[in-house]
Parts: sequence; structure tokens; C-alpha cells
Amino acid sequence: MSYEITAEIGFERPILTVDVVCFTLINQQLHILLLQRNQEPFDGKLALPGGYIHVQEDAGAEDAARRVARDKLSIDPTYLEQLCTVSGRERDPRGWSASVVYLAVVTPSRLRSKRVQEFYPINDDTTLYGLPELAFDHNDIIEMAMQRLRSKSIYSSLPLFFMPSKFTMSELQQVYAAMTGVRRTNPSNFRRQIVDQGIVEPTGEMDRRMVSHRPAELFRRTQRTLRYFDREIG
Amino acid sequence: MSYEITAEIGFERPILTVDVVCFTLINQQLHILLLQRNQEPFDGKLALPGGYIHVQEDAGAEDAARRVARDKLSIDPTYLEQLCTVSGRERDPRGWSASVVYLAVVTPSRLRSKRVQEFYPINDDTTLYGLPELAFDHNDIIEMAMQRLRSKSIYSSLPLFFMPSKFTMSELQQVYAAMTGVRRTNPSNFRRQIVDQGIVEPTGEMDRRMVSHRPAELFRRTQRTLRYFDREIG
DNA sequence: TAAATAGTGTCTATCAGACAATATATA
DNA sequence: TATATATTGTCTGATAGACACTATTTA
Repeated sequence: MSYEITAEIGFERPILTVDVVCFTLINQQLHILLLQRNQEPFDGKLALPGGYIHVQEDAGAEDAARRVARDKLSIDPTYLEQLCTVSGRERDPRGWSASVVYLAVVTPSRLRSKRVQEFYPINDDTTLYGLPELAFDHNDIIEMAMQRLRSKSIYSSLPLFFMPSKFTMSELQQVYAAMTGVRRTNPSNFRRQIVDQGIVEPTGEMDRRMVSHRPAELFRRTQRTLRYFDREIG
Repeated sequence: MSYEITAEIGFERPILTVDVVCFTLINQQLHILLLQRNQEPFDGKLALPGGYIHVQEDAGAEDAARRVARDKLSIDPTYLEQLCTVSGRERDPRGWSASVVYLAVVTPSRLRSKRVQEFYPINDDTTLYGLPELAFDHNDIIEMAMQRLRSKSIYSSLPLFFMPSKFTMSELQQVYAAMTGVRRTNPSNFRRQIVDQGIVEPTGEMDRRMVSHRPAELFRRTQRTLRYFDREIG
């Protein structure tokens, strides 16, 4: 059978890995999860979490990404999507490699406190977002992830996945502002826009954090948030 | 060195390929390039053009896609972008495999006449777009490609890449309509929208096809078309 | 001059952002 | 009651789509 011939001709198989760009929000600032490598190549350098595809274990690349998040990070992402695939001869000294990269968002409340210190703040105004030089082409990957994050924040409900289960409108507005870079000075227009989309609903509860002014109502994501998000935008 | 140990532990490497979803426009109808396979698996079935990564030859996956287009199809795509990566244990009977899929658009005038018969019409109203059952998961890939094509046609200048070097406004409008499914009844609003974007410019020439009414002016893509398109939208 | 599409100009409903006013908690 | 933010309501400039009108070619 000809596929045996193909196998005999035997194209050299490249390395195939997955990497996860995992974002969260700490003190209203965007953070990214990086791990220090403890082996060659790039021993000692910071890198995105990732790993080899396990052909016995993983049903697909997304499955592998979830396995990495679960086993290496003990994180269950609120949101996960394929970002892109990077590949080439030069990016990994071990040889021609490809990595399927996933963009993950995790609600801060889901994070174990140990995890928090592995998140590094994103500084939009600085070269490399204020991050050091990372292993492989991971700085480039982060650039792409940031672009995706920003553009999806503009016309989709992606920022909602950064929120805890209950939140106020002004908190949500701050997150949108942080994501898009646009400071929307006006709370009323923001509220109308969000409410009209039907992606949040009032819980009936009030924010009980003893502020010296009128307390805000608490909202939560609706079922529609996901469906709204699912329309193809790519 | 520890990476040698990694190599010794030796995760089984999956198969890595590229596939190209190549669209063109024939008689104002969207067509897709499919080839009949002449080897197992799926011998005799229609499939997207694709092939193995050649680690010696290809600088990266996009390079491999261009090589496939050039060598297998003798096509130089007007537009090429990474669509997604599909992967899994089941999609290829030869074993766990991943394929980096590229979406290509080629101007009809660039097609050799021999090529034209390998393009199959897309019928939006029919199951599987009126195409037969294809090899691998290629029907699923086409579904994704169509969604990307449609959504990008709405808010970007992608449809321009389907046009020949010179075209009239009404021709362009027909293409936009075919891509988005939206029939814009009004030519004047369409014209204003396109002109305001600055993505076309008048050639000064007239359409000389002896029609029994006022002839239309011919336009061409501007340099800005590409830049306009390049803003990240994903 | 009839017919058909090309191309220009204008009107209007809609909406995003600006702004004003009111509500309600604590200090 | 002063203060600060929450929340509601209104106004307005920009614009996408509707529509009317003029232009230009062949039959």
C-alpha cells in the first residue's frame, strides 16, 4: 500500500509542541503566566508554559493545551482558543519544530495563591511589554497574543472572562479600558452598551464594601455571554 | 546536556503537514481548489492540496504552503494567511497528525486554464456547500475557511483580492455581496464606503465592453489595500 | 429617443459619545 | 449635610442606508 511507501520514504518528522499564553488580571493590571525553564535549551530563561504532544494521551492539540494547564499549572482556563501555530528551523535548537499556541484567560479568583507569583505584569508602554527576553520565539508569540486580546476586546465580550463571578459596572469598565487601551470617560454610555448586548444581568445584590458613597449593583455573566462570543470573528 | 536526555526519552513525533484552502472566483461564483488523491489513505477521494513539511527545504509552515501552491498547483496566491491547525489521533489513519491550514485567495486572471477545472463551485445553500465528502477532516476545514472568509469580507478589504487588476464598482459590489451573503441593493452607498476607505483608485480608463448603457470607470487596488488589511482583526 | 446602468447629491433614522440631573451610601 | 460614586435621562453630531436625480452610452 502506497502509504507504507510514504512511510518508507520517511519525511523527517518535526518536533510538535503546544504552548499556552495564559492571561489574568491582578489588581486591575493584565498579567501573563511565565515559568522559569530548568533544562536546555534556554535553561534558566523565562518561557511560556508548554510541552510535547503526547500521542497516547492527547486527543488533539487543544486537549494537550488543557493537559498542560491542568498538570503543569493546576489551572482550569475560563476561556481557551487557538491563537496560531509558529514553526521553523531556527526557533528551537533541537531542530525543526512547530508549536500550536493557545490563548487562555483565567479568572483571578480561580488562581491558587502559589500561582499568582508566576504571573508577570504586562506594561503596554514598554518594549517587550516590560518582560525580559524569553526562551524560543516566545516574545513574538506574546506580541501576537496581545494583538488578538486587544482586538477581540473591542468587538466581543472577551473581557468578561477576566471578571470574578460577581462584579460592578465600574469594575467591568476598568477592565475593558485596560484591555483596549481606550479610556472611556463616560460610565453611562458604557453601561448602556453592555446592557444592550445582554451579556450581563443584575444579581440583585449590592457591593457591600463600605465605601463612602452609593454602593454599586453586582452583575454576573449571562448564558448569552458565551453564545454572543461564539459568533465567528476571526 | 538535558536536551539530549529529552531526545532519548523521545516522545513519538506526530505527522506534520500543511493544507491549503485556495479560493477563487469564476463567473462571479466562489470556487475552491480540490485535487483527487491517487494514493492511500482516501485513495480516489477529493481533498485539499497539501503535503508534508520538508524540514530541509521549508523555512516554516507558511513556506511549505507556498511551496505546495507553487510546485503542486503552479499558483502564486494573491493572498495567504494561516487559518488554523487541526490535529488529532483519528483524522489520519496513518497516526496522530497535525496539519497547519492556510487560506489562500487567487485572482482568477492568474490561473492557468488547466487549473480552472480543478476548482469546484461553492453552493452556500447546500449541505457541505454542495461538495462531496472529502478526505480526512477536509469538509470541517472548509467550513472554518468559509466562516473566516465571510467574516473578514464584512469588515476588511479581503474581497479585493478576488478581483482582476482592473474592475468596475458594480463588479466589486457583486463580489462583496457574494462573499458576505448580504445583497446591498444600493450602489451609491457601496461606492462611498469603498472610496472613503481609500482602498481603490480610478485608472482613468473606461470599461470598453460595448454595453448598451453608460460605461463604467475602471478601478484598481491601491497600495493602501494591503496596509488597510494588515491591521490585526483576528 | 428609449433603455439601462453609471454616478452624484440629499434626506433621515439610528447611534455613539457628551453632558446634565438625580440617587444613595458613608463620614 | 458634604462627598463621592452609582444610575438614569437627554442632547447632539456623525453616519449608514434609503431615495431621488442626473449622466452617458448603445440600440
